[in-house]
Amino acid sequence: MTTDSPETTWSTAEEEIMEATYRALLEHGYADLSLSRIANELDKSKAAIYYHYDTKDDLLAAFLEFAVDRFEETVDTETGDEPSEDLEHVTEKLLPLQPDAEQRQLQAVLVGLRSQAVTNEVFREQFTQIDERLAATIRGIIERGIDEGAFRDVDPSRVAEHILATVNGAMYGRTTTDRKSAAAAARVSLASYIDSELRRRS
Amino acid sequence: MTTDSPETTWSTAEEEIMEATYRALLEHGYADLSLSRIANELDKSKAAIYYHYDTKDDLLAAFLEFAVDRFEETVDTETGDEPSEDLEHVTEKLLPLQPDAEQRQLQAVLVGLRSQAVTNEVFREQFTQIDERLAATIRGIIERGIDEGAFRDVDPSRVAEHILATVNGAMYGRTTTDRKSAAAAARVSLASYIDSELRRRS
DNA sequence: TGATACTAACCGAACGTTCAGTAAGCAATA
DNA sequence: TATTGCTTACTGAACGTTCGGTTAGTATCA
Repeated sequence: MTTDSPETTWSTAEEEIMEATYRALLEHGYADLSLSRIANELDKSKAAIYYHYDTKDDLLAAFLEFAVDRFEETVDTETGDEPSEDLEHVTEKLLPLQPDAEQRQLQAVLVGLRSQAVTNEVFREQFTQIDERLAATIRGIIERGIDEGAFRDVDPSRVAEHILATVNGAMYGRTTTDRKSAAAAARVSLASYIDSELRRRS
Repeated sequence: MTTDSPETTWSTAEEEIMEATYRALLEHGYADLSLSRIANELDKSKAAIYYHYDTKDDLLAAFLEFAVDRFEETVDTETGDEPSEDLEHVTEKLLPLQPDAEQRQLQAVLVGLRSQAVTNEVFREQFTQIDERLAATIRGIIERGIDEGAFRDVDPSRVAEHILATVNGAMYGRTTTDRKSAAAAARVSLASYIDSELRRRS
């Protein structure tokens, strides 16, 4: 179920800049992200960054790709036997019941970037594609489930959007509030919905 | 089902500043929000703002309250007869099938503010409270539905978190992507879930 | 006349960006 | 094998602009 995307390659220098940007974003957030702060994290001069990128906007565009790649790596999912298991697998990837520090950090960075999509077209296009790909993956699993007779004859597109919205919303809540158990509760309820509403009654 | 919150009052001058901040945020986004830009929208000098607010942070804290008040006004919901109708009513308020310009703008501003909750504690507390109140409202409707025998005996808290996450996620997607019909699809699927999974089978 | 609600002018710091210069390394030539 | 020429990857200083914030002064009105 892997939807392939171009995958840019990075020189070591560029990768170090991306990594430094990542750390600066984590510490200060997008609104307070400056080249000085990135340079600090990088342990090189501001001008060193300009040797590799023409403008701050260029750097940010590159970083957006970097972060999106990193996100889609973690989601990339093998296909199993049971469609309902595939669905659980993909929701666990997107919204782990117990996310580790790395997953939480990546989500925090992505939420910061994504909010820029409200005013910035380049960002909005990227996140449109991300959601499009995720929805397609989920839709594919549901379609397979219906074909195989494991799922009832629901509208795959609608249910896929429902699942994606729930997963996105729970993740959003998890990174922007202190409501610790809310995301997990949403996921559990979603799982029981999938099980009882989608799975064909025996 | 109105959960009351303090409701600050604003002088006309303060309200004009809040309104100007609102417009500046809409145009430039949180990351590029400056006092000069607010003053521009206000048609007064920067120092005029400092007459009413000590620091930019003070102004932002006040604006956060202003925006949250405005949001909760639009959500405030009368209670009807049927719990399932109440649930539809509250989801329509939170995620209108055809949002008007004002609703879209307010959501855009809130998404911008909310992303700051990742790094800023004051913001995170506010959005924690918002979600807490919304979850409580939804949970209350479900509990009433179970009591009255209209709903099956589900875990009200879990289902409430599910609904809230879906609604939040769909709204988030709506304001940060170009996937025009996705939010509506999620809401329709959610409604059919509520109808068939929650409502007691006849 | 004193409080209220401002404006104009300004401050130092930080911003994104540019520039001149340079150390290290490599490839070709003498 | 030493010299020359050129590239890569930087540094540090400086540019003009904008930032959040201040200060001194002023018009309005009770």
